[in-house]
Amino acid sequence: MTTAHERQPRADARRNRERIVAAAREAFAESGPDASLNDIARRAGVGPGTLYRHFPVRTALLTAVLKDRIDTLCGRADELLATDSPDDALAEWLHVLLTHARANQGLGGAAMLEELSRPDALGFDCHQRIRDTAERLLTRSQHNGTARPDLTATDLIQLVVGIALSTTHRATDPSQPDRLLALVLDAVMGRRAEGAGA
Amino acid sequence: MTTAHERQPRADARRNRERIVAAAREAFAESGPDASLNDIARRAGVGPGTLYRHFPVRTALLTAVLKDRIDTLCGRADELLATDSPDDALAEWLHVLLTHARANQGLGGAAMLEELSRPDALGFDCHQRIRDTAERLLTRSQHNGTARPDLTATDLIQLVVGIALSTTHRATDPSQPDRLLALVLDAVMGRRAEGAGA
DNA sequence: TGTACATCAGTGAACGCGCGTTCACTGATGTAC
DNA sequence: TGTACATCAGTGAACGCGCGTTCACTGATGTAC
Repeated sequence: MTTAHERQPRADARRNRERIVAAAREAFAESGPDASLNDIARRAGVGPGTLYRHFPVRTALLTAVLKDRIDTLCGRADELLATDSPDDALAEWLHVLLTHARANQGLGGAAMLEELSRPDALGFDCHQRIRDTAERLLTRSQHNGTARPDLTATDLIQLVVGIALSTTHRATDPSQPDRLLALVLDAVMGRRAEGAGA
Repeated sequence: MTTAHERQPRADARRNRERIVAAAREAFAESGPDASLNDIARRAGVGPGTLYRHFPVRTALLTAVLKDRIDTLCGRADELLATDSPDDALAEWLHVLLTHARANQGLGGAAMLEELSRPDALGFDCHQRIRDTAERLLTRSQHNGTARPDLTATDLIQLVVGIALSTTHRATDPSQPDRLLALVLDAVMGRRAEGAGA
């Protein structure tokens, strides 16, 4: 009962789309959001034209890659919101956020977030979604009396993204990201409680 | 009394070198450390060959640009080390560091720091110089009993660079960088004293 | 189930672009007299 | 001070490269019968 007789998408089209997204995920993780599109097509084993048929602009591809990550992030947030320790939930989620942001070079290097949030790219504004999710967790911890009340979700995210960006390159100390996050958590939570998180 | 009869550098050579560095400073600030070298030569009003004569590798140019900034930073640190409030000195210097890092896209995007610190580029390792400077200020504040003793200079710098990186793009909220830094300062200082800094 | 066909996805050579980099040549200038 | 010259800096066209992007063509496949 669709509006017209709409063909099913072709099997090879679906397959290629998935392969392109998978290749893009790899490439973005390796080279950041400026990764070569020709290279992505090559990795996916398709011609550049095929990539363009599926994703006419770079942003579309970035969005497709991020969609999964963001779904995961928000799903985890829902789980955590169901637990009964608002502070641990927030701390845990920020940890997950950091890991994801690092894997994707600062969640796309912020440049991407910028692009995406400007023209409200493809129906879902991922910046907004993350912000909303963070806000729900943060508010709960603030009502709990632990998280400092003058903190905004935007600032919190920006701090975590910053840690991700500054620790993405160079394999120096693998424990550094977590240590930095713990420090930030101290600033966020340390006002009233002593121990910060897990 | 030089080892051999060494010619003075030619006047136009000195002039061009300065113009190239000035153009590079602009370009790096605008486009980050990947700015086009041809474009820098164009801005400086010289041929690309001239740029290459002065700076055979990109790193050399980055180093030349950073040298000034770092000299300024370290000079400021010396002044601040002479004051009698270790905590204010540290806070103030981190503020200056943040400003500089932001002006230069996260002090060269960390990628540069990486490159520079690996082969100990051109006789002075700028990563190390900044680290040492930060350490002197941090140690003083720790001895003063204010800064948390478990904090390293490396982590502190990384946090500030992170803030710089995540707030370099997008002109959103101009007060955000300072607000984020204040938060970090709270984590750094807030253990014993209440007010953080200036 | 089998077949014909229209539709739409895939292809990949090709284009223009700007980049980094080179090099044979020109020209400016520091130095010796 | 003035001049000749050797030295070295400047020049910019040119090269090869990989990029993003296009498009005329080929080919796969979903659908109707």
